[in-house]
Amino acid sequence: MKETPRIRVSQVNKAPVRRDGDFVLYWMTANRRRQWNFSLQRAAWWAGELNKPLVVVEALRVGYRWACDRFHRFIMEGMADNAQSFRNSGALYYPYVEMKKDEGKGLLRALGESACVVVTDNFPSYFLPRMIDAAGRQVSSCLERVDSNGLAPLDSADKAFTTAYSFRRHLQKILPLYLNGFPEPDPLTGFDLPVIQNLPDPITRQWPPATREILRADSAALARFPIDHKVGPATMKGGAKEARETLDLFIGACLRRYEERNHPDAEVTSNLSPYLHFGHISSHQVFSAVMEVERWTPDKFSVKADGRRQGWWGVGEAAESFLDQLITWRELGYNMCRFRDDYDAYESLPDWARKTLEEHAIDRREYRYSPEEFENGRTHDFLWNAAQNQLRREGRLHNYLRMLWGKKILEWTGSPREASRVMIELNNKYSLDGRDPNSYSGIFWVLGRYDRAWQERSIFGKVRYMSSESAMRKLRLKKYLERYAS
DNA sequence: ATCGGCTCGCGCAA
DNA sequence: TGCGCGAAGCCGAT
Repeated sequence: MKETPRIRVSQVNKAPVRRDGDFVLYWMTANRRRQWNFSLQRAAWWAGELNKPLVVVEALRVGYRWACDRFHRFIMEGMADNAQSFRNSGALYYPYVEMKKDEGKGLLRALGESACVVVTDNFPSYFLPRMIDAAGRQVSSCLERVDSNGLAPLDSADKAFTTAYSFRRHLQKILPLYLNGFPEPDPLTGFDLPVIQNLPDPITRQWPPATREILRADSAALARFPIDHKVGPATMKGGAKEARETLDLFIGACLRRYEERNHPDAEVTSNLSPYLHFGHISSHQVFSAVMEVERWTPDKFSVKADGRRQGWWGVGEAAESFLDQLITWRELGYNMCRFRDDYDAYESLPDWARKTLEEHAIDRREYRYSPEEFENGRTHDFLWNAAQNQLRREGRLHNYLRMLWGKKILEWTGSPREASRVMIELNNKYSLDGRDPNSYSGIFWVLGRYDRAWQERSIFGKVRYMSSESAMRKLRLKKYLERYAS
């Protein structure tokens, strides 16, 4: 079994590894996949070291904020995929789905009693950091968390970066150290260890595994959960299998036209962010697949760390642009959440942005909308309404329009603080990729994070302005509007 | 159609 | 200390 780079592993509590435990436990919370997964790789390595069975528990509870049919179905589709792909893998896969609030309480503690060591995922936003801390207090065996988030380990930086430019320069310096240390495509290859048929009786009685009927996640199954049923299932299907198909489709048909990504009608964006968010696919796998068609080898990596966006990897322009999204921008968001607990607060904005927004706090707002008017797409602006309709109905929002969407919320609410609250609520409630570090990057970019000052104007101050009129002028939107305007 | 100005912070060169 | 540069901005001049 291959080792996981030390920089990605940290111990959460002080308990020692218990050599006389019954199994090694992987508590899967963020990297919900069998493949390209450093956490699973670490757990499999421990199982090999200790010659013990490996148990993978993937849990879904009902009490998390914004729990709804949309996210529940997406996650359970992923669990059904995982149940399939762990079959005959040598590891026991145990999907646990909580049916009533707090029924799942105590499962991790109970598992920890018989585990040699518990490995879990390190994810830097939403409730997961707090959950991992709490787990460290509950688990009596050694608890490790593993960072499988990006090409650069979270701990390869020592501060929160404030511009994409400086973060890109940082990546250009440090990434060569990590390009040879990717996770194994299949960490269970050749896995030949003691097998465990099931968890101990008291555990399976109190916390029975999810049935196939539940994991089917059809409307009858979803109706049984005490979650928000008004946010209906998304059009995209969850799971590692669908994620790989989405990746193949993107590389086969869209990547070469990626320069057109800002035009909604071109439909060339990757649609990978929900899968990346729930861990149904790994950025290492996406990177490898892109580089394979680009026939890239590490020697094409630019030696100079100048922060430039193009000519860094030494591949085509379209691929360079996509990699900048996948790596620079995605990992910049993770970097922020890793180093700042206030990543979701107005106070985290750079000084110049807060200063200028506050100077314009008293400016007259020509339009003001309530949270409900925003939510239901009832503004005077039909392009904005279309974007909100797409978000509410499908759980996704086109990349470019997402920025415009936020800029208008800033313009049409009473204060920037209120705008940040409206954006966070709508985005986290409806978007499949909400609650992700990148959601917060997008929302706070609207208010000046990672950006520079521009010509001063009403309400926005020196924060970059955007308008639906110019979007209408320069983007191809006909099909998009037909689909979402009403 | 294209370009400079607007304006701030970073990191490197000097 | 100066300089070049930056996720998609707007505006007016040429």
